[in-house]
Amino acid sequence: MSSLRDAHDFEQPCPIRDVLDRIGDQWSLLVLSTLESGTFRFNTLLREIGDISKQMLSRTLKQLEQDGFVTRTVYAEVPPRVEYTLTDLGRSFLQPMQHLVAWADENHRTIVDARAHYRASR
Amino acid sequence: MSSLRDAHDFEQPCPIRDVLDRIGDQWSLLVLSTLESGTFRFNTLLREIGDISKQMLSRTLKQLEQDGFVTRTVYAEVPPRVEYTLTDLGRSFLQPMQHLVAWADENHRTIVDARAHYRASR
DNA sequence: CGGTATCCTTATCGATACTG
DNA sequence: CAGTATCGATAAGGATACCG
Repeated sequence: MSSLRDAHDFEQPCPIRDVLDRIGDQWSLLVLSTLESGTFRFNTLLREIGDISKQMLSRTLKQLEQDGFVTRTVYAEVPPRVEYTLTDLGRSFLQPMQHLVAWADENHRTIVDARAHYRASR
Repeated sequence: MSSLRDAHDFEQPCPIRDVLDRIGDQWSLLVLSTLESGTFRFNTLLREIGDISKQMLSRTLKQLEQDGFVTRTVYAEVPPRVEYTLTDLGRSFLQPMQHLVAWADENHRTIVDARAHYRASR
């Protein structure tokens, strides 16, 4: 296993950078966590998330599909039905993310306080 | 502890979003992991990381300082000496990140393969 | 229904010159 | 030495009209 520091390698594709690109964007993580509770159609997902535009949902799902986090299934019906669900990879990815969420919950106050203190000391 | 999904709350500052903003950018995580091995001066950090501009290093360090991940110490000397080091918060943050790095290492091949497969199926 | 294309705005990144 | 200011390039995000 490489450390965070070792991951800084310019000569070849970097695992942690690929992962960060996927969670660093605005919507990927939210889409993944929404899909955690089951299979969704496009417009259902749109309503479920609420404040995402169909443009961004479309882009995000396509990326997640490309990287193997999400499966897209098209049913040959009229009107068309398309369903999205997590792959094993997508599901397994949410495990390490739980650690991060837990950390964020535990330490958010410290961060907020640090910001307030910083501003106060200007 | 809130789930990823619960963290999607538009009405108030979101812990996980604050954290993602910090790791989603280009340099924060790399700076933090570099500082893991000790205390560094500005220009040393610049050389150590190698491909970061002083502009970006400056901005990144300031953000990390604001959020309480990093301590900035100025020594009243000529020429000036400024040292950066991790706070307890900064150090503790790297713990959950190790899970993510481990996951990235284990699953990077699957992601790369998924991308290749996706492109092949166009 | 499930998208894509278009266009626009904003945020991020980066090089470089300059400063205390 | 340790930055900040300025400027330009590029990418990300978003509203909306259109399409199969």
